[in-house]
Amino acid sequence: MQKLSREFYEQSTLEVAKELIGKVMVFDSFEGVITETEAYIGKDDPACHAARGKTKRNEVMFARAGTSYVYLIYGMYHCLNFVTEEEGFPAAVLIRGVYIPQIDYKRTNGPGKLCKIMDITKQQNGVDIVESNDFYVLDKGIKLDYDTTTRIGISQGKELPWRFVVDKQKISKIPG
DNA sequence: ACCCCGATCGTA
DNA sequence: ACGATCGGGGTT
Repeated sequence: MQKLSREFYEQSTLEVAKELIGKVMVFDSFEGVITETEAYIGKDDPACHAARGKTKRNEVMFARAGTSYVYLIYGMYHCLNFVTEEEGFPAAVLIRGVYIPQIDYKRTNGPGKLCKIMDITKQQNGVDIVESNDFYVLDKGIKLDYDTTTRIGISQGKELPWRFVVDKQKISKIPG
């Protein structure tokens, strides 16, 4: 059982997004197995928040890999990302689902839902999850098969197969 | 100052 | 299929 290193997050965003599937996200007293991710990669990705440059909201996307990026969407929900690749290159992986054994999966199978359950808010924006002792990701050796699809809820960049999701059927068989 | 839109979710 | 709800980003 090992906390993911800086080098893990510095890999290509697609690699990080795929490898995060089955990793265990820890925040406060919660531990959730990551079941769904999406990659948002640089200024050439029209769906990336940083596609039109740095703003106050997205500035943490330009920070070093292993930094959390939390933003408010639709005025109601928070979404959690982990920044990837080299510092100054705006890219991140959106966490879209986690499996928490004690909690009905229906309550953690969406990016807004999992933040609500785990009480992740903009307070957690810009946290270094490599250095933090209460917000980090562990490798517990869980291997899960996943499907690759296009991303959800975006209006541009719809064709890119940058979403990775564990089959619904297999969720209940996750150890833990 | 104003306007438009959004990496969502629950209900219908 | 649709509305809730409000911060942020672009424009005047």
